[in-house]
Amino acid sequence: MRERPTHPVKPAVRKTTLAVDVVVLSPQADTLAVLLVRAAATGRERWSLPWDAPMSGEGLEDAATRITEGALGATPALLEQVGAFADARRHPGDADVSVGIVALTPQIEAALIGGAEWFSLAALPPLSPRHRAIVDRATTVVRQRVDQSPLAFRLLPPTFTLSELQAIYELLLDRRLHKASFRRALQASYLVEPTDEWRSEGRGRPAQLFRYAPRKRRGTRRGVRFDLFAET
Amino acid sequence: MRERPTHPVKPAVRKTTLAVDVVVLSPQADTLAVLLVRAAATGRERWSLPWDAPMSGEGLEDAATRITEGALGATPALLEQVGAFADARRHPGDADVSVGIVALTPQIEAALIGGAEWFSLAALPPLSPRHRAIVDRATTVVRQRVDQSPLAFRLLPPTFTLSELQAIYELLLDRRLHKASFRRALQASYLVEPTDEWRSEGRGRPAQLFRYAPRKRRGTRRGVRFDLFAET
DNA sequence: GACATTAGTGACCTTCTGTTACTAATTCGC
DNA sequence: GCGAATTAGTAACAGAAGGTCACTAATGTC
Repeated sequence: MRERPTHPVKPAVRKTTLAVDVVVLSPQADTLAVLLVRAAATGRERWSLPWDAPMSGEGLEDAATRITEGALGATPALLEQVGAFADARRHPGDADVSVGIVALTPQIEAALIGGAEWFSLAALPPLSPRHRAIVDRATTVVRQRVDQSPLAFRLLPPTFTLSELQAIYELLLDRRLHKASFRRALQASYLVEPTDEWRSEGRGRPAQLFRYAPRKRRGTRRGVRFDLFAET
Repeated sequence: MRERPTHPVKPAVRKTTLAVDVVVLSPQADTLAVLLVRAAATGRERWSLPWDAPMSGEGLEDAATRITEGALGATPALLEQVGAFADARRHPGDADVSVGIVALTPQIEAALIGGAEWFSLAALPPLSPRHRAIVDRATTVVRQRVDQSPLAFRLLPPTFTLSELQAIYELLLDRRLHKASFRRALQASYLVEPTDEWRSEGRGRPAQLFRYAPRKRRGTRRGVRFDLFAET
């Protein structure tokens, strides 16, 4: 049993303002970077996540695609919801509810639109409190799902070297991996297939190019993991 | 590059109706069960998830707690967002946007409120299309996070036997586990500690009771997993 | 007291994983 | 041209983790 809730019982809210806030992530210069746009002059901060209200009849993911295209100049390779935020933290458009969506894209040469710029995750400018929370949540979600979903491949072009793939995993997991172990596990996963192309990257031996091509796997369901269990 | 979006460019929606829809899960009679309430007479279906609009100033999780209490008669042990739904699928209250939240609770003897009833996940009555999607997503999310988060312990009372714990994992993962492997992995995880109580369950040897008591673990960060990678 | 039933553990063997150390193919400096 | 530096890729060993079987332990049922 429990005390009555502490908030006063007011009538349920009938109408709210809704925003879709997008965390566009891409590897840039050996770090993970977020795409930010110049914030409206009325806000306190000079930068914000790209965001907008959905159009009438537009789904959340459709809105996120549109918003991303409006800043990145290209379509993101993968979208994933990271959560809804309806607490008191300030939003640049004062939306009551934000749906946070993370968008992944490889490094592309398309020109950014409307003064958007990449910022390293490690060196973000001040953001509105809600945007800051969405970015934090997005990176957490991406790191949690990196081995259940082919997120890493969405940050790379269609063909890539295994060293590039390993570097992406190291960015996402934020720790170094051993080359031999990484490749052996990748081999066992049947997720990539080699192409017959090789790429010479300046010095050193040329690397073979691979593509993401997941194949059926022998159903090797493993036991329970009891992983970190970090409390949220 | 890409074609213009197919939806007509209408002004962004300024006001929407928001619902919090709760999937209350609990083990009941050897299956996972969902708590449903009798739907308003105006809807097509006879049952629905418990839901409501948030009160003014009320956070999403607070609303979910209140909604759960209004049907379960007790406070849920754990809440987790499973996603926002804003597509055209019909909601019983015609909300534009639903935030789906899963609530976990152990089997309790408190009386359900207002004609709420448990339904096995395997035998749900017809639900509105959006509620059906939220239930499916909730079970997917719970199964995905079961080894990164102490979900299983929230479906059990404070003390429990290892056989009960294993049964919960088998419900959540939907497959049998080997007793010796399960216990060895649990031992290595330092997640439970024995109490000095034993419980005799009718026939068979009495089982020792344990409690959830996660301890610091030697930082055994493991390599990349490349798990199932089931495409959404 | 024999038997069924559930709890709990020891031991074996296979698979997985971390690590070291090697070979291979290229560029750079001279 | 040629050795050093650099990056790619692999073999092989050792130890850890995980699947399985077989056993012991403690209770209720007949």
